[in-house]
Amino acid sequence: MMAGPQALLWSINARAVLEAVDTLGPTGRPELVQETGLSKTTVAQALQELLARGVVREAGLDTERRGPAATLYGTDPGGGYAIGVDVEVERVTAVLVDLAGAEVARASRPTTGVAQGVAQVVAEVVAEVVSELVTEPATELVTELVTELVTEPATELVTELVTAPDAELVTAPVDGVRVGQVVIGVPALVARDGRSIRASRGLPGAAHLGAELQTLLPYPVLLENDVNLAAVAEQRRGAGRGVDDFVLLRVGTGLGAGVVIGGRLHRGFAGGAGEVGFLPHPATALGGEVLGARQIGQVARELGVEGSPAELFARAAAGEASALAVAGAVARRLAHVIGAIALVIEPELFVVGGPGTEVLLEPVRRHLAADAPDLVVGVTGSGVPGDAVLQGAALVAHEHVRERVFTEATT
Amino acid sequence: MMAGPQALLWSINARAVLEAVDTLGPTGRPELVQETGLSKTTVAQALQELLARGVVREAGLDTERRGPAATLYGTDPGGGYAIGVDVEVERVTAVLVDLAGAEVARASRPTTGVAQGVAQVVAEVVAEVVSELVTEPATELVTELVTELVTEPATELVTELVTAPDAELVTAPVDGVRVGQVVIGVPALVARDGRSIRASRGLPGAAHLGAELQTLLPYPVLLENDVNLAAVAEQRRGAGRGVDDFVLLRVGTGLGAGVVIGGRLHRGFAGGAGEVGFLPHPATALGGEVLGARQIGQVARELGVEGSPAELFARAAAGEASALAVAGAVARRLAHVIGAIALVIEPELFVVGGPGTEVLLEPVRRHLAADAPDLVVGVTGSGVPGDAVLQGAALVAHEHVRERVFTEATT
DNA sequence: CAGTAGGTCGGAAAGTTTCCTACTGCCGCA
DNA sequence: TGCGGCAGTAGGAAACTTTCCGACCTACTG
Repeated sequence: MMAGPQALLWSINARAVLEAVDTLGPTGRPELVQETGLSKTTVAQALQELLARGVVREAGLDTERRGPAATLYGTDPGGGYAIGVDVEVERVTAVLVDLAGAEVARASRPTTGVAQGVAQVVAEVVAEVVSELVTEPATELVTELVTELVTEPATELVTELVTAPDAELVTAPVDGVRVGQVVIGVPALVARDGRSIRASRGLPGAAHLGAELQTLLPYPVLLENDVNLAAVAEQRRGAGRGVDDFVLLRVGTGLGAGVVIGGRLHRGFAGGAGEVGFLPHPATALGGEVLGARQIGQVARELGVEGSPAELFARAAAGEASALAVAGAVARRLAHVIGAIALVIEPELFVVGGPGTEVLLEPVRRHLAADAPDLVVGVTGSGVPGDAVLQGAALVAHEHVRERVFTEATT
Repeated sequence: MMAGPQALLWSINARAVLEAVDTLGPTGRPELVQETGLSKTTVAQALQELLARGVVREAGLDTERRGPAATLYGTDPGGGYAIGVDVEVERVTAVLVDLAGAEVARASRPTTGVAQGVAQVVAEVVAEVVSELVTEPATELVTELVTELVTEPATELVTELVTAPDAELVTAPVDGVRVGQVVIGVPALVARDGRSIRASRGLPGAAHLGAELQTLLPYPVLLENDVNLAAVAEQRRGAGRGVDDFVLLRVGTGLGAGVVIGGRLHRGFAGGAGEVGFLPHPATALGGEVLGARQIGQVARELGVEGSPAELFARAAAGEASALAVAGAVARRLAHVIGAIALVIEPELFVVGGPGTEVLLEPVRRHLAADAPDLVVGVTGSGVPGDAVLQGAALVAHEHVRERVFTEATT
């Protein structure tokens, strides 16, 4: 059990104060007292220590209410950075977020198409966002800090950043810019260790991407299935907010599912949970895929139409009859998959994602109502604006960093 | 957050001591010191307080080692009782366990067959185990306590129990016998509130069983699906020990699955997770059942055999060719269901339960190896001796009681 | 005689309450 | 319209309380 020393109390209290500061944003002490339930003195002491350790900084004054101006405290966004990467078949995108979770830099590059090049491209994009943080947004940081009437730490920070040597960016951590975690979303089946790739839809020959990247990057690297990351994004910022159990179904190159159970992403024993594209279907032989780009294309050809899934969905949304028929057929299969998943885990909600898939929602609901009237699940479209995979990767990386920095600061 | 007062520390330490006492059984103080990592003084204080609150009692002396005899401390088994009930189609069984989790009393009755009678039968069986505790094992308690050289509390307890009025047993809690929770396993789909029944395989018209029982019993009542409870039993005492994610498949009246994810039972949004008997199968139309008693019977008839699933499995185990053929067909469908479940959540292990189902294991493994060679899951038989549902019910009830008593004692 | 269980005492650490000071906005009075 | 007091709030210091730990001491048994 090991629940011993009194120092534990300090950890608990400091953590409570830190969490409150982080979730509430710039906050005065009295509010923190109320939020944490701790006494004034304890909060003051904790803040003093956290201030000394550099996780918390003074963030302006509150002159709104009467009485003396209350100094506001906030977490130091520069306390640790996290990077999320989305590796798509034809493009690699990266974002760098600060400890507050705000996007600081973004970069994107086309893949060369060569399998061996993927790791290199990722490393380059990562280096790009880091350098962008080091050089460009320094001014932004200054203005931000100046508007908050705290000038000293700003200049300090800027000099620190500007003097950082650009050349060593890729091979060594830049002084003052601590990147604590890189999370990389890949269209592949990733083992639970976050390194090895078991099977891949769009990255042939990238089995050792994790190890390769770790040699190229001086930061801790974690691979993750792209759909899983999109599910995380939905959970935190999209349609899955506040929902304990939901399943994200992503229609695109293949059909993939991100399973969130009990508020946590469920990866499966070997990272293979959510491979629902291969669920049995009357129309397919055992082991065949129900719903991938190939299947959609085949259905389309049978109906005399051509195009990628996204194109077809867009044309269906525009009202084109034959494309609508394709969408209807896809929706039918999707409803079938949803029904099968519901029989196993009965989540509260299904989120349908992927380009142009809004057009599928209504037909899917109709099919479900007709085929499985007892089913009480909801079906919604994605609630994440922009690249859900990228955001999910950034969220996961950010959480890793946040957890590490916070526990470090309260131990 | 509310992590305020210093009293929290006492809670933590007391809880640590209590858990140690509970898991280690009768233990001396020095061992508790080592186990908890706390100081001698703190452990002594905590024990004193827990002793005063009645959760912990002195449980004999350790005269083995040299030096003065160490007084041993153990949790008081009479601190709270829990009852688990298994409602089968033709029989109702109940066990009463003490705070240590040991079985104290057991009773069983045939159901009258009338739907309205089920609640009544359950109430009677519950009353029976309670009265059995009150009257019979008092002597057992005495002997037990006497052997431990602690005479005072024993006599006290006995008089208390013996003077308890038998007549009020069903309508009011017996003085000195605190039954904290009754958990009832039913062959039905139970909503997550543990009260209402959504659909039932073997209990027609028992939709309000929960409410009925609550009026008949003076203890908190919780309903739960029988397969789910069996899964809990497997997790704690059976094949699922130490496995985070596994699925129990129970072949019998119908095919049901108990899904354990992250060490926790997953019920689904409306308690409908694990209804895998209706998963799509090439041989069945959408909505048909894959594998129930009826399906097994049908397969058997086609092969020219007759009998209940349990009988057929037993005959297959005995080597009867036609029964073996039936088992093979059932195993084939079971493997199909396992494959489908694995695609959704990919658990580490599948446990196959139900009377006589050991004969299915090998054929299921063969089918899986042939049809889905990439699948890395294990397939095992049940590891729970006796009635898994009953044990699961008792375990869940016991945990409720334990948690309540422990938190009460350390607050 | 040595090794161990149990108890007691003093010190240390942490948190809470209370009191005090300093500052600002608002209201009322001249 | 200008000015002074009142009220409300932030920040800090000191005293008190709770809790835990280490060390010393006693008692007991092989």
